[in-house]
Amino acid sequence: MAEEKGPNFLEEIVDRDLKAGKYQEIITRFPPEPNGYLHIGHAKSICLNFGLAKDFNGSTNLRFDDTNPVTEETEYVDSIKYDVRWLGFEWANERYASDYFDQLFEFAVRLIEKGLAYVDDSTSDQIAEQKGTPTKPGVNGPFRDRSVEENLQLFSEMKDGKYKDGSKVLRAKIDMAHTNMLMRDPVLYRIKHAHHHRTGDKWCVYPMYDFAHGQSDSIEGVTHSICTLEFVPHRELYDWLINSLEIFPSRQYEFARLNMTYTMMSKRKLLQLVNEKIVSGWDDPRMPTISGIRRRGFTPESIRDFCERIGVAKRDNMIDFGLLEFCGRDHLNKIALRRMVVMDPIKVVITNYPEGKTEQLPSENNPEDESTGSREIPFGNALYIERDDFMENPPKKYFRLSLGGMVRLKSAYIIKCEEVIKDSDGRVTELRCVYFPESKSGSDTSGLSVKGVIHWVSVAHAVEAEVRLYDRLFNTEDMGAIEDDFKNHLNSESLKIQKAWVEPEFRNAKADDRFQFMRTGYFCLDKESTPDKLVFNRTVTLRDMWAKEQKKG
RNA sequence: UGCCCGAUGGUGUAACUGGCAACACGCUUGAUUUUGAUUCAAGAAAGUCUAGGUUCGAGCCCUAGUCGGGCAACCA
Repeated sequence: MAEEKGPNFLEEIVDRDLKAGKYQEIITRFPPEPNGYLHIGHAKSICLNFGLAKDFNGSTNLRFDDTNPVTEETEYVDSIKYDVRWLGFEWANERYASDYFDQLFEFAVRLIEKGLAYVDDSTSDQIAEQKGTPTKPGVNGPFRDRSVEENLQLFSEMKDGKYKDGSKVLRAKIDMAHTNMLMRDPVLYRIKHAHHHRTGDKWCVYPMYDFAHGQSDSIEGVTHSICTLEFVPHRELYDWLINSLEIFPSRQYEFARLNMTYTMMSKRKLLQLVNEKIVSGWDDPRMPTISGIRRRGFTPESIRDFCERIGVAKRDNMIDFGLLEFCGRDHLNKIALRRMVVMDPIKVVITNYPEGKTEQLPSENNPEDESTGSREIPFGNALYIERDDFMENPPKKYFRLSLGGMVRLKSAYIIKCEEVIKDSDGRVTELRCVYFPESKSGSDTSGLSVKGVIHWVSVAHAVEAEVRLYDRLFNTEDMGAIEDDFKNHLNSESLKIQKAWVEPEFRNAKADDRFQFMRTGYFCLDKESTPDKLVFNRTVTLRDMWAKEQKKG
């Protein structure tokens, strides 16, 4: 796990508030809108909100911000709850903004009575026009000075379904010339004759974000309402509403959202990838969604570690995708079971090993964890090794198998290649080798020393499987900065499906097992895997100094 | 031509709140290794956006700029 860091600015604020006796106990909330699946950026927010409460002995509510019935669905609610729990967090209360619709309506009435809100019959275009621009003040509309009585009646009629969608809105009465656009009489309620995933057809008026979020925070006694930077200008309105309503003063604090190289976080665009079948679903292992990352094989521990390492601040950031990979490897190294898998085979025949003979050779399951013990691997005279692990004419620093050269077969014997057999195209089809019986792993008396160790699998015992090799979904580093269609930036090589030959021990593989295919990468079983057809997802490759060395040329 | 945020090695985050700029990822080199993994050791890399000011002393405070981001949905 990450080293101790100094406190982030939010921890400082909470610490200060607690020490000053401002609160007995802090309450935070994680407030997703159930209109899509959670992604790694949400994981940052989850770790922050739940982590902060945990560290300071407070509590966290899970609250769905479900104020827009046309985009929200129960499927999303379920996936969000599953993801939060998978990450290792438990909420004190499961709440919905829609739980508060009655109360919120009451708040709106209160505002009208105080002369701080009015019903506006203008069209959205007219409202936008009256609003002005950031550099030009807005102007008052013709409905701004209706009487309290008239507003009360109209708002009540809005609720009763007397008006069509879009024909009227309730707006706060603040200041059309305010330098903050959000304070220019923001819309509080709009009419939507739509079915809501929880309240059904009870309502045809729904509160806007600004009139639901802060009020929900207040109702729940949330002390520290933490959101991302784009809500900074909303804070003034957040406070205005709380003050006008004279309700519990929750406070809003903002942090910079997560950006990651080669990654697109926009929910709308992720939905598009799903709808247009560019990916297999929200949980496609290439997706930055929590469900995708989970299916890819990352552990919740590694995601939490990642969120810890990236830190929390207010400046825009761009996290290297490599950091997530590092966190993935760091944990997987400790828990993954080592296995031998050959993905691009060359057949090796050991000419001095008796045909038909089989030996069972023990090999440790995880050198990082003695308690995982070892397994037996069958060895015979015909093996597969990786095509990459042989070169007829190797460069100086190559220390795998070459013609006339020696390598050790992991957990088995040292072999020497004596003959290369090729097809008519010159492609190597078979290597004929001899082995040294006295070089057996664990009881090597051969006196031979070789630099290279390679993995292998017995032809007679190998099990065929499918491996899915993933790479970044996009090949543009900063997907937030593109101006053209994001589909122009898709990486055509983000998924490669291959056959592989795996050791027979995999017959005992379980869904949650994590594996290290020795010398290649970390893998897990995909949900589509069956006992008859094993399917593996590559979570992340191993670090590869040799590949780096080769690139240098 | 407004208002609001922000600015520290390549990246991210720190700096006991005014006292020799640190940690992690990445990078380089070496050791160990029956995974070119892991582990271990060493190293390169910023003088803190700029210019002034306050101070014995400024990354931290003040002033003015510069640059980057956000704000004109009946989305959240």
